[in-house]
Amino acid sequence: MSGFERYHRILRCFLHSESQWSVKALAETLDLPASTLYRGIRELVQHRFLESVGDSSYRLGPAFLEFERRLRESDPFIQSGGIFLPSLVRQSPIPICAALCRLHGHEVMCVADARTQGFEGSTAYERGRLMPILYGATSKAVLAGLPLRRRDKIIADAAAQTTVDVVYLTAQLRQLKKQGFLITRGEVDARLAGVAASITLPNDGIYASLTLIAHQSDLTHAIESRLAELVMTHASLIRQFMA
Amino acid sequence: MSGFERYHRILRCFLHSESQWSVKALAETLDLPASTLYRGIRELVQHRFLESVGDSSYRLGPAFLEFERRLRESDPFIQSGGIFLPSLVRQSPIPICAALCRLHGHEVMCVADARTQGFEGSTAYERGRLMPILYGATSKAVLAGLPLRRRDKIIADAAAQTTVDVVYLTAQLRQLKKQGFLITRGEVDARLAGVAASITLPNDGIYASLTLIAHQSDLTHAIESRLAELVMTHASLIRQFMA
DNA sequence: CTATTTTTCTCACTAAATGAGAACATACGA
DNA sequence: TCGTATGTTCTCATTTAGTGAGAAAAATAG
Repeated sequence: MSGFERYHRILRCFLHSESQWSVKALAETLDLPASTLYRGIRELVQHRFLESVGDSSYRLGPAFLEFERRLRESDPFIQSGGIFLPSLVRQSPIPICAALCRLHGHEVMCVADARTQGFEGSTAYERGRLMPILYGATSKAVLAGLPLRRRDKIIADAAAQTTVDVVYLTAQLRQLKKQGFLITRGEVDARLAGVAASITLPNDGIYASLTLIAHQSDLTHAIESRLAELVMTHASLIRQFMA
Repeated sequence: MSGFERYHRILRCFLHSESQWSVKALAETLDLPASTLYRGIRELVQHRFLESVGDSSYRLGPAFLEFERRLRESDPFIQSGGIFLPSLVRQSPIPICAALCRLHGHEVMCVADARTQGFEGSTAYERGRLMPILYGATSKAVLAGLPLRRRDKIIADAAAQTTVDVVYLTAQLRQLKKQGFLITRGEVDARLAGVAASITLPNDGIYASLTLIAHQSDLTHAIESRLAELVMTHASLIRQFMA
């Protein structure tokens, strides 16, 4: 084990499954001796990436709040979420959640979100959440905005791991570019539908999308049109804000 | 240089002053050769703690969003902020900001916040923000809930670095314990005032406070009383929720 | 296509991480 | 109060990794 990976292996444990770990449990999971682990954990605690929770176990520490805040306040794209999403969801005729998602490497992550008071949805579209790369309007709108070479590489890599109808996907992307938005139903959460538009800013290296998520049961043709209109106008506002 | 500090030195640069750094600037600031830095940065980029921004500079990466989200969803104390703060600010007669802050080591950090639409305040009371330990209602309410020994140690350590009237501070803490809340005016931001109550959960090792921040110009005696009432009832609600 | 900048690589050298076990610290119950 | 169990740090011989100057390669600009 070497370099940052040494620390990241420990931190990763806290992302998945349990949010609190005893040293003993970590030692079994990572197959490392306690003495080595205690050293790594102590360093992470000193730098606030972990914190001790009393009953001889550990959890993620306040450093993540501090760094995340810095990211939030310094990243203009995340800021645009804070500026435009609240007023966007207020204009919706039905309860919705709005999510701004961005490509990082080969993964799409939600970087800002807002929801109407009535929208008691899942936390699937919440800042910090990773999206499935080939499913849902969100990721498809990101893919649609990508340079062809990069898009194909991502699709090929991802398709190797899951079973996806690439022909259908390509058709959806074509449709998205043509009409400016895409509606998908039940692809991520069976009860929900997404209406998404691309936000591509090649100069900043940002490939992203804006998605409105609503309960399928709330949707009518008229409402779908309204949401499509909202998502396109606001995607445009965000593009202008970033330029 | 050794261990995690090697990486933390790099990351710290992004917290203060600039949010984007070129390798050249980092090399000068940290007094390290470029080859060493490139290695460290590459590791941090691979693990998404940094990301490249095209014009040969770097910024904080999406890993912080991911870890912060995990913290937010798994920490019951932060959750209690999400549950109680929105309804709390809605009950205020004037525009306010509500902040839930917690002691981590020798520092007080805001871990959750909410504000009324009309409150166009600073971001001084925002999740992830560190508070001055000896100024303001927020930190004083945290100190007031601390076991005496720990309180005295923190005050002594912090007072050595700034000039503080410890006698006055002690009097304020006494008053806070007696009446259940404390009002300070202009201690953190000259235009603002804070009304705070302690939230102490020794079983969880949580020493914290709830603060309402308002513009001093909006305050009357009647409103102060109302805010004091709100802050005490909600601090109590959060205590119960955590138990 | 060339010049310049950014990034990675190489390698001799230095320094740090590892892990087993002992030692220390702490909490708990008798 | 005293053991006892558990959690945490320490020690040290050994293995492994980090360092930095400069060369080389890649990417970018002119």
